[in-house]
Amino acid sequence: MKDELQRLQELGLGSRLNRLSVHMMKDIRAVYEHFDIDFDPFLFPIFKMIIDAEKTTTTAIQDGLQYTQPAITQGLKKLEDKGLVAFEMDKSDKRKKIFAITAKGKALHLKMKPLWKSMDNCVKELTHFSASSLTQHIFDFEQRLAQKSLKERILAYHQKTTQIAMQNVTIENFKPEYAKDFARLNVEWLEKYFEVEPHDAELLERCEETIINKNGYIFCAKLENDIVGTAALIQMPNGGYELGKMAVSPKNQGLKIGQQLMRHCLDFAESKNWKNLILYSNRMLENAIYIYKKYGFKEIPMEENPPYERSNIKMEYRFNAKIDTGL
Amino acid sequence: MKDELQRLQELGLGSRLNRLSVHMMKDIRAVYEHFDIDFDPFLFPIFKMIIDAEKTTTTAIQDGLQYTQPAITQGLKKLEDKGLVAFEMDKSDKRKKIFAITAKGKALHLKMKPLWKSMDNCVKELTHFSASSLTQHIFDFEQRLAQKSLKERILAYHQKTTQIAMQNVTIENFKPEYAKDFARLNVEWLEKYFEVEPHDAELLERCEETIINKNGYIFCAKLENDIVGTAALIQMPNGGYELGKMAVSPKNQGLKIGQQLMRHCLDFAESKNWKNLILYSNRMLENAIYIYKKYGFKEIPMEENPPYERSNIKMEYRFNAKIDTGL
DNA sequence: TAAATTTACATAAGTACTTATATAAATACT
DNA sequence: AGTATTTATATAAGTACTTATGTAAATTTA
Repeated sequence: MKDELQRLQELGLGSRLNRLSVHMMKDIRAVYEHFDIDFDPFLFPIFKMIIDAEKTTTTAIQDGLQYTQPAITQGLKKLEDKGLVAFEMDKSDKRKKIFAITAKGKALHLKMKPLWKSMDNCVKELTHFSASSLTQHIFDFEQRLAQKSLKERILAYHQKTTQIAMQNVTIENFKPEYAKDFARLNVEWLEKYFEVEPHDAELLERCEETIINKNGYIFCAKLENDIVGTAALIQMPNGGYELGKMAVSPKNQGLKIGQQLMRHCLDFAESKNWKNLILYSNRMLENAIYIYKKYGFKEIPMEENPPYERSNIKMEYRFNAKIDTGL
Repeated sequence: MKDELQRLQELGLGSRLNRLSVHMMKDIRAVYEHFDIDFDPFLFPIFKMIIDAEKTTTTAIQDGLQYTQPAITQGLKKLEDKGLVAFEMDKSDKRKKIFAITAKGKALHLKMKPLWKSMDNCVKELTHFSASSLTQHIFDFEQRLAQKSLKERILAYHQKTTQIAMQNVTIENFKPEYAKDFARLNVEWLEKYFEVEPHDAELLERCEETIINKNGYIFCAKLENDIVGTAALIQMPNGGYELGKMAVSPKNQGLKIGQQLMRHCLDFAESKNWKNLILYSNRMLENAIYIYKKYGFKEIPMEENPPYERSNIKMEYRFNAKIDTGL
């Protein structure tokens, strides 16, 4: 059946723009769902504006987006309910609400950022061609989307780009010049979830002394000359090894760097014929624990005095009872 | 304040298309209101499809427009409530509703058709330029609409085109070769509002005999070699004159042809030093009566036996008490 | 030929906006 | 300084769609 809105040409343009908009939004929502990201694409413009402005008000967003004020107020309410943004009243003008992103919002932003980049580039690829009229442009765009859905295109594009980045990640053995990066990434990670004391950085920078020289190993994930992830195998008093100091730069999330480091450590430990590996973590870090379990770590009872205050879960990987899901 | 949706480029495209769509719809609604046309632009695609298909079903419209079935069902209900379309159940498939345009719908269509033409051409003028990406096209379109609103542009465009057409309308005195057109237009008009008998056409074609030869006058509005309107001044038994046989081709509505004929007849009567003009009409024809009043006709009591069965109002224009609104 | 599926349309409820209106604080006016 | 206006935000209700679901007729399948 031929498309009547296309046949109506310029007269149906209003309806057609709306239809295309709804179509795109639906596919973008499906992309978020595919990546288990709980984010409403309709809230994107408001969310992005708050991120970019750092601090802003309802009216400023309204001015920027050219929607009505109730639309912005309602959108902000939804973002607030989701815990992604928060506000405080302006000190000098008590009518104004100053909105800013929350920690949860920042985390979600970091997760979505590479996906947004892919979406933007994918849609650019789809819409950057020359045409002699707006309807012609829309027609061609619609045709392309009919051939292969926007969702499929974005997923394919994103997978391709992240795979290229993933392939450029290499795991390197420790070198003295990596000490600063090792400290930086671990402090960054600690700061995100726990209280960190100023001397922690200094202590981590002396890792050669505290880890390597005590029969330990440090591995670093390198992406285009940048150190973007770390992991360490640290000898415990009983002679066994603990997997720890796992940290990945938030800017390079989504590239499975943590999993590459994990795989490398397991392979290394196996090559040494160690019979097991221990790790300490915190139940709050659900995602991390999910990954540990996926790689075959099993929870075991915690000792009376754990080596880290912040840890409340102990896990073990047994090489004789190895479970490799292949993931 | 700069437009943030524009700054977001391809990522904000979904939201932006929607915003543009809403903007256009609002202006188009305002254009209809300006012309006192009671029509919802959201219903345009459905209405147009029924007109073009003549007879069609919910599902066929849904297929053509690519909206959901409830959207079409709801739209059809609105058109039905407005009396613009009607349906009957399919004889062979009792689930199907066959929709078609009503007389009221046809009349509205005739009224809107030239406006649609103007809208289409105006939007074409606005959107037919070359651009290297969809966002670029939308950006330029938005810029143009910001400079001068779509409503203003459509109104200006429509006025310009109708004025050009109006200026090409000339009022001519009767010639024998106009007799057929005179009959055609009057029969067409009669058919639209009243029951017409087959011999009426023949009687009207003999207008030279029935009107001209009895001291009457016939004027014809000519547009590009087509006769598109008629009016006659017919001598009554008492020697006075009646203004009648006013008919304008439905295809050329909106060009104020009727008003040009009216003006011509009034000027002609005045030049003859007649003291008044009479006309008979029907209260049902509200628009016509509004025009008569605007030109200065006043209702007077109806005689016992009016010359036309269908007339239920008699009006008089008095030249000594002339009221000319200049319209 | 009866049962299962599909088709055509109806209806209810949700959503992402809109318009209209309200309220309190800030600012402008006299 | 007191009053009127403007600004910043909130809230209610409407709209043009959506999704989800229901019903009856037609068609396919067993």
